[in-house]
Amino acid sequence: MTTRACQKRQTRQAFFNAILDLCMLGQSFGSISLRQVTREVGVVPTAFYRHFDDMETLGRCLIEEELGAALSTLREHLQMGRTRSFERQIITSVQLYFAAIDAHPRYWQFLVSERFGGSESVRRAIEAQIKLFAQIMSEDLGIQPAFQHINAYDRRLLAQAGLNLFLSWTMDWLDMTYMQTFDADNDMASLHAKKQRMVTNSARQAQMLFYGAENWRSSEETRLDD
Amino acid sequence: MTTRACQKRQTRQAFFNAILDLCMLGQSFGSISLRQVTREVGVVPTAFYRHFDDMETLGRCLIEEELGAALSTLREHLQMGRTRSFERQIITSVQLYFAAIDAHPRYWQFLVSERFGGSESVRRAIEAQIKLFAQIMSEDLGIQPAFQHINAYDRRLLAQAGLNLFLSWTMDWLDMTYMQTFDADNDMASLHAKKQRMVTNSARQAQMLFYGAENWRSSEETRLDD
DNA sequence: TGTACATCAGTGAACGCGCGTTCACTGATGTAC
DNA sequence: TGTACATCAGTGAACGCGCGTTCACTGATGTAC
Repeated sequence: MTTRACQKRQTRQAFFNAILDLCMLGQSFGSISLRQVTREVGVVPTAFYRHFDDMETLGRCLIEEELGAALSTLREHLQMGRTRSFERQIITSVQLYFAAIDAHPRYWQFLVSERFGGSESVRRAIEAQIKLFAQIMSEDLGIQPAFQHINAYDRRLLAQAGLNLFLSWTMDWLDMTYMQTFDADNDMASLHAKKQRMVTNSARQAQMLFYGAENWRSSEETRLDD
Repeated sequence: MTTRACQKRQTRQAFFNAILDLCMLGQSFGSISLRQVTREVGVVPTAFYRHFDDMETLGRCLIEEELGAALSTLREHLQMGRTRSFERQIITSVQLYFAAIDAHPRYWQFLVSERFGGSESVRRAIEAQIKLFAQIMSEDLGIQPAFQHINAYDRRLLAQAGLNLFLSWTMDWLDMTYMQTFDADNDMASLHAKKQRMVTNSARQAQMLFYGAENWRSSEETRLDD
């Protein structure tokens, strides 16, 4: 690749980083201005148009290029049904999930806070990533002996429910780590204890769901009232 | 109450309505300007300050006054553990939940999309409402015979997991109803069929969780790896 | 009930500022010969 | 390898516009006597 193309790519990356940093500081994507993001990158506002048509496009590319990569890494790490015993597997997966958040906190912050946020095209791009992730997750569940008896359709539902449960923990976890309330009683040790408690609670919630799935019969009727 | 105080209250309500309407049209709260909301209400920008200090305050009041009322209505309707058999109860609750969304779609759209959104004080106000709701829900679960064997702590975890599961369906449900893709194949009948399918799927996810809880032993250990 | 004064929700002009977008440009990098 | 031209990421001035907030105001409603 030529020097120029390489530098252009770097600037493009810098735009993604700028958005993630600004969102990490508490702004929603929809309230970030074009000028603000170029200021963060360190280029003149007009330079923006060398890379993206508008902010909407920047958001979509950020998700497809950056977040997609982050999620596929997590997918490889999780491998829900591959190793260990069943109950150990649940706890390990929950721990791996929180470790993934700590590894790339900005991605998860962006994913969760923009999932139902203002920009429709960003929302759709995120939903596509989540759907893909749920698909892979449900295939992994199929390998786990505890879920052999569940049909593909219900396994898909289980994966979706599980993923939504995982995602619902994310913001609390991030707040815990990055809310800088520097009280005397909010030191490193107590933060670690709080995190441990949250991992335990989350794992118990996951266990309730997946133990329920273990006892689930796909023949189970779900007839609606009238 | 005096005529004046009554009219002031009406204008205040109009501000809440304006925000909800604008958010329903796909804007995030953080990207709505003060002038935009006064334009929607039909008053001059400066009139805003007769009611709120700033947008942040407006957002917080909207949640505490409006959303709080909506949630307490739903709480009364749900009464998770009060009537019917166990499995019927789950399906009925899911149906009641979606009915509650259809009754006040704007509230739920705002709640879900701002839950992890940009404004921290709005986020905190929403989280307080959700926490309160989970608390009441866990008390209701305690009444249901199927959950008598679960201790209060785990019941709380179950209520939180259930509520998060419910909330994760909300945006899909709203999109289904209000995304105006006027295709030929997207008519009333097919919309109704899609909704029925979603209710069934959601109920099955809820069943997996709550059946799991039924088999849950609170003595269950959740020991973390190292 | 009638009058005189106080309150205060909403008005309208004005301000300085950051916004998105346009345009012609610069000068380093890339390419053809 | 050296030269002459093309490309194009980033520049900088300029534009019209909507923004939040200030201020002195108006006139209907409320209150005291």
